[in-house]
Amino acid sequence: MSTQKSNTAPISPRPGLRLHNSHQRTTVPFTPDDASNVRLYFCGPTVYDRVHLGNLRSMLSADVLVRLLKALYPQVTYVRNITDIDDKIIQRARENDEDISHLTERTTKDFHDDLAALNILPPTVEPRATQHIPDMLEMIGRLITQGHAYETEGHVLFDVTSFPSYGALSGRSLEDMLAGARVDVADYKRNPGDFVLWKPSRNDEPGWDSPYGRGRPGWHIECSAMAERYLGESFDIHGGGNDLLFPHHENERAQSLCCYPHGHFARHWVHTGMLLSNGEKMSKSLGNFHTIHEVLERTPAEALRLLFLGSHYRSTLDFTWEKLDEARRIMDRFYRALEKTPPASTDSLPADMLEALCDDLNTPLALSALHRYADAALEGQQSAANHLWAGGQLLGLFTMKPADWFQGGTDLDPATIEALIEKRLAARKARDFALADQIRNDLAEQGILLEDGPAGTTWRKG
RNA sequence: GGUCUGGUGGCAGAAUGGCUAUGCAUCGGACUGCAAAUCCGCGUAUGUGGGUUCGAUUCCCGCCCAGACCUCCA
Repeated sequence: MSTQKSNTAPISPRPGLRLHNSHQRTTVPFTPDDASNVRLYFCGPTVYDRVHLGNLRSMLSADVLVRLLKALYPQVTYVRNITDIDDKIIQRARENDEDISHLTERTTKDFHDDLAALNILPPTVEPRATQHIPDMLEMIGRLITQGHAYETEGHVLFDVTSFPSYGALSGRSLEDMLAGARVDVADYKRNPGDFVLWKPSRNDEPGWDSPYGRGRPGWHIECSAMAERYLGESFDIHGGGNDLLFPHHENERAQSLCCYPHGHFARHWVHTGMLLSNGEKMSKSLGNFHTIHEVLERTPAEALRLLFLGSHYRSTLDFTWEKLDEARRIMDRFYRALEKTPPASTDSLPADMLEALCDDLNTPLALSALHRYADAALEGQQSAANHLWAGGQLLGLFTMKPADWFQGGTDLDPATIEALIEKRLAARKARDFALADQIRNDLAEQGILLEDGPAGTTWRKG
């Protein structure tokens, strides 16, 4: 049995979580407003198309963070929105000749399926923008009343000069932005940096009645409104891909702090690094993206998960199929270790892994510990197998039984394979190695690998 | 052009003011009829030029290179 009896109790001493705060640009100790309920918000997808691997990476980074927080704190409230009103959605629906709600429902379902395949935990609340239009209008009204927003030509715009610390989050000054302005400045804006809170809708565009006419919200206001609705004026962590830092998060922060001056909005900002494909940012607009669906057709989901865990969440990661294959081989080894020494206790969370994750989610370092446990588990050490299992669970790995990992979902019927193994065994006994090897090669061509061990011949998917 | 991040062995990827993880691949060996799997063994790699220091990959400055943001983007 495990030697870690103490791990069945709350971990003590509990390591302190240190987390990089992109607002301060340093890694700092994380202290929640309310240690009995950690509250965080992550920006979810705009549902007009399948999410790609880059989108997935930030969702996965959030998942690791949430899993860790759940291990450290009694309660975690995790809000991740769905943006289901947006000009890209309108445009795509038009291109597809598809009803907007059909497009968003369909894409949202795909999104959920993809995340579930990756064993990404669902958020506590998953609000949709279209269900919070009144909340947004209320915020917009307050911003106008308080002099932070103005109405012009059917638009409501946020006045960035009304918020002295505008730019502080993303580390840029208004002057710099004005100096290097590459934005086409609409002539109804007072300042080039002013951004839309509400915009008018034509008759053929979706819209809601408002004091400013029939229209729809700008992009940023939804997150401010939904974060306030579910997490309050102040909460602990706000995150997303680092391409959201500006303008999206900067604008959210401006809106929220101006609307609720007594709150602090998000204390801690977490931004994930970009995923590259062929050395360039994977993005829908560049067209160099791979969908999750596409990847899962050729690799088990856990290999993809491991690939992402193998690099730090803040670093850029260049996706290649070779890395995916490598990740799959590593998973093979982990599952082989679990098969050799089945875990007997599931609560032996290894302290070194917890420590690594508490150091700004150092998943590569945590994985190196996992390798050590796998080595020892292959030697038959029970406590190592327990640690391997528990540590993998913390990272969202090992959702399968080893037998299913190695033998699940084959084209060939297992009984057929067993019969061929018997036939080959007979050939070997007769020292007819040519026939034995031919059987083995034929199976290999069908993706079935044979392994002769002391206890007999076993098979697995190749 | 402005802002920022980063450049570690063949590849991926941690860490650190002095002893440089881990994995994959390669190579050699054990095991095997041969393989596969497993095990053992093998690699001084920190872009570049200065500076600080007894000592720098780690701190500071310049340069080169790469990527991100400045426009929708996770």
